[in-house]
Amino acid sequence: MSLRRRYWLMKSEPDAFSIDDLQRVGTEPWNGVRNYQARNFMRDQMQVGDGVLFYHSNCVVPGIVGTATVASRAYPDATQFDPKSDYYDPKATREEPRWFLVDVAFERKLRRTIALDEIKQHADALGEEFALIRRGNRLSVFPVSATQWKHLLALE
DNA sequence: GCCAACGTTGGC
DNA sequence: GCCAACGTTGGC
Repeated sequence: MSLRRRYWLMKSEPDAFSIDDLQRVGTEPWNGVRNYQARNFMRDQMQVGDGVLFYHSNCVVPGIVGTATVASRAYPDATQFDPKSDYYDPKATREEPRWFLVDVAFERKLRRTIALDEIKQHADALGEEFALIRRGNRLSVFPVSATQWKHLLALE
């Protein structure tokens, strides 16, 4: 049984769900992801205990604001079945769910935000292919290497 | 609020 | 299976 920890970055708009919200609730089902690539990472690759960089997007200072851990294996995102939800998907059925999520558990808030601005200045060390700083990237869930993880948190 | 980038949808 | 139209993301 391999328990080697993997690392991820997960984006959230703080107006919708912030690191403070996660701290308050402790654990949260990461619902609303409606992108196949992001879904596949959660469904096929995430393991309990994996590390998560919590990123605030679409806000005044976008950047990494905390860390979390993956707290469950993937299971169907209940909001896809709920006609009243913004995330309702009429093509999904309980027999054949289309969207999956994992639970995410609060670990800690960073002492300060590691801003996107600053992260960009470390493109050389992080690798130009790092999804966060690749131009036009919109993925909200993607893998981070152990080296990138260390490098990013060392900026704190 | 603008708009570039890009994923998805659906007509053909 | 192409691709134009459309919707969304997210930095600025």
